[in-house]
Amino acid sequence: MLVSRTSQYAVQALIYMATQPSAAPVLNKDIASRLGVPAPYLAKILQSLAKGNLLFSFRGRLGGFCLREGGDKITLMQILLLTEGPTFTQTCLLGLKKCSDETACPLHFRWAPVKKKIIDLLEETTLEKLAKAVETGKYRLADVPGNLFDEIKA
Amino acid sequence: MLVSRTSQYAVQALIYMATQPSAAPVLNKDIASRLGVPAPYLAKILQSLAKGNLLFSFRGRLGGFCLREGGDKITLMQILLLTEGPTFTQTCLLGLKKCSDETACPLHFRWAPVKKKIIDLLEETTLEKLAKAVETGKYRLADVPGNLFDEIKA
DNA sequence: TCCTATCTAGATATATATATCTGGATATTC
DNA sequence: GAATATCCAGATATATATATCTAGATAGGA
Repeated sequence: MLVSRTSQYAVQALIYMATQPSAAPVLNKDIASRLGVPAPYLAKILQSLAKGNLLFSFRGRLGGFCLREGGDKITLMQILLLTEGPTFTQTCLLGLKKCSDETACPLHFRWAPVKKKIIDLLEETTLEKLAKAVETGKYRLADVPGNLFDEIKA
Repeated sequence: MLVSRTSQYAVQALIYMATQPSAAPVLNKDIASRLGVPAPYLAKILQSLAKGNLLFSFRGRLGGFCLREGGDKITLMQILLLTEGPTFTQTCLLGLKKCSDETACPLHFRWAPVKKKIIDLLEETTLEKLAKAVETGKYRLADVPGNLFDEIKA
């Protein structure tokens, strides 16, 4: 497992929001149903993303969640730093608490260039790019393609 | 988290075994104490590695664990396929159950080359290489450098 | 003002990974 | 054969991640 389920839900949700018109807030339950993900759990994740300033939340009728202004430019790295914790790029593959250039595990220097590729990818991949990819219709955001009821309504 | 703690313990233990003279079996409790890892848990892991034919086990007095013949050539990939499960290289970053070139998530093709780097590393990195690195004394296998008692005895 | 729909916060429940315990099987030594 | 040291297998315990529940706060509309 590369990242937690929480992170996966977070990224999926944010990509979905980036594909939606930014005027109206998006409802937690709509995101959850679109992604086929448990709504109460997703709500918790969206709350923490809001606390992390990746999105705005509005209560009451007509409430919901919006990407912050310029949210298109949010990178995967920014999301994962929130959901996986601020040290997730620094963890040692072997699990050592201390593993740096000075005091390294035997994998450290072999892993370093690969890790750099991962970090580069996470930093250069924005919600905008991913949302555009989804909008072409060639890529899937979720396993189940929404529930039938939603599809018929739309 | 890139791999589970179980996988980390497994790799650490196997590297350690590769640094030991292959004649005599290595004891679970010695590995555990050297790595600073819970012995009963490590025992379970070693058992599964033995079932996966990465090492031999011997019961009774003078028992213990040995790398199988040619065990030096075991790769990280072989280990992780056992400890993470046979599909761990195929899992989708976003968590989709189905994510292949035909039916892909929006990250699929961006992730593919990075994933290839990871797989290449895992497949080309053998216990032999890692053991040699450790034997130079420049690299650490564990956080705690064995317990003092062991060091004094040695 | 009242009703409804949303997010919010904290408590609770469930599943999974991690860790431990217990009794037994096996092999060596005496 | 008895004593000891190891691995083995299954049951149990604990910690963490995942998921749900409940009551409340907020905002809009009738």
